[in-house]
Amino acid sequence: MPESSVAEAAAPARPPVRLGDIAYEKLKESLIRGTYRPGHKLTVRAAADALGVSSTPARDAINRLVLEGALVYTGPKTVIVPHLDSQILEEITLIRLALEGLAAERAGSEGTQTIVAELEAIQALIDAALDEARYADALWHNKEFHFFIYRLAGLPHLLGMIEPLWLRIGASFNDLYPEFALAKYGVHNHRAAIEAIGERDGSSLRAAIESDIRDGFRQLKRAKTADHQP
Amino acid sequence: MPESSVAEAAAPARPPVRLGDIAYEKLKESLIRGTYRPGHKLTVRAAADALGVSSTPARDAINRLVLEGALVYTGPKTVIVPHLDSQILEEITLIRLALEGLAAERAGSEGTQTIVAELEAIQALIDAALDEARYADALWHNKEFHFFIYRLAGLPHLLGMIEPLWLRIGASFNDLYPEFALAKYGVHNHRAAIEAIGERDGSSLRAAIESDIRDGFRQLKRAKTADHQP
DNA sequence: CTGTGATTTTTGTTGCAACATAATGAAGCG
DNA sequence: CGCTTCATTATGTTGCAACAAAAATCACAG
Repeated sequence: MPESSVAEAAAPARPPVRLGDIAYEKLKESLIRGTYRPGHKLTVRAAADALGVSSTPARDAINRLVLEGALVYTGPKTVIVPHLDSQILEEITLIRLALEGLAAERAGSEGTQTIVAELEAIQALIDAALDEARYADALWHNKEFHFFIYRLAGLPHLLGMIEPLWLRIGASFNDLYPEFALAKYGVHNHRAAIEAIGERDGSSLRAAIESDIRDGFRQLKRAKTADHQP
Repeated sequence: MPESSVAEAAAPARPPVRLGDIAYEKLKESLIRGTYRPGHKLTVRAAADALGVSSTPARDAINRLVLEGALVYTGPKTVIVPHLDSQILEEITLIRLALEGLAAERAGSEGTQTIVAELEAIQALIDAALDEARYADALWHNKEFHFFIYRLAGLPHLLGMIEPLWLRIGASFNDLYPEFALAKYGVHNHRAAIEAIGERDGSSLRAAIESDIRDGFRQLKRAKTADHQP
């Protein structure tokens, strides 16, 4: 996945590979994949053991995740995977609309033929994953689809602010109903997005992305309210 | 200041007071106050000595600041106070317009008489500080003015995303020309903002805030280009 | 069976030493 | 005189043990 160019644009000098970074990435992955259910308690020592590192990098990783909101304190010595609070979900969605809308609008004017082709390739992966009921993969490619567009905006700091938002909803997202989260609403908006990019129409692209975000929000909210104690 | 309700809505449980937090706050303060000029190199051990703590909390604080973009890596073992890169400034401004615009719009409908009075009190502090050439204070109260409004939106996570943006530009901001940064443009936009809040007009409030941000951006950019080697 | 208090266990934080590695400066070469 | 190479210094990261504090557990009274 050649996303290094963007990363370099964001940070001209690359930080060294720290063990704590690896721990962070692994934990993040686990969170996105839904390995830990909401409410699960995280401990430094357990994470350290699980990741095969000492407590220092594990602590770094957990603290970073807490800072990003992917984990929350419930007590001075307790961090858990947060529950999907509907109020927070609404706020995140609001922020996503503002930030990802901005990124989409900016990305709109960067459309080329190759970019359209790449997006269609990703969309094909989503469709295939959906057809074959590999919902986790579909979710993953969905994320790729969005971030591929956002990267076009050429605003690396903006990108760096959007990513934690996905992590935040992703943790609870994957836990609840991954099997139908993406199936119904994604396709149409993505088609519209690809079309808008082909026409280099930033406004339409923004509209498509915002529509996608809103539809996802409704889906999530419905799943959430339907889930009052599993 | 009864803002605890908002803080609790954001984080129901308070993390314990860690030494690293204190170190972070102190460093942040130094950064905002312009104690370290852009380009200054930060080291863990030096910070630890300066703050009277061991290396672990100092490292935590520096890493956190790096994560927020208030410090940057220039090499695997070198973190410095970032220079005010005009490209980054533009991107930050773009993000600020989106995020602070959203907060302002939301805050608009929350206007009351007491709120107008409070804002006018803060504005009076700004004016007084300006008159008496206490520019650092003026800058500080300016920040209070903005965040008082943003808090009204009742979106604590949004607030948490806006703050690091101020820290980021603040570091270089205070370093360059603090003496005339605020004097010329702030008053008019703030007046408009207060008026909009009084009328509970979210759109106008957003416009006033956006105008303020844009004016500040121009001011900053001019100072930056005028400053090619001090 | 429930609520309460003490006891035990668990846990985060901190300080510190060891290690690997990058920055720095000096010397040598073109 | 400028550039490269190498040795020295300085620095970030890591692992770990000690400590204080919170959470979990359990016993016991009502």
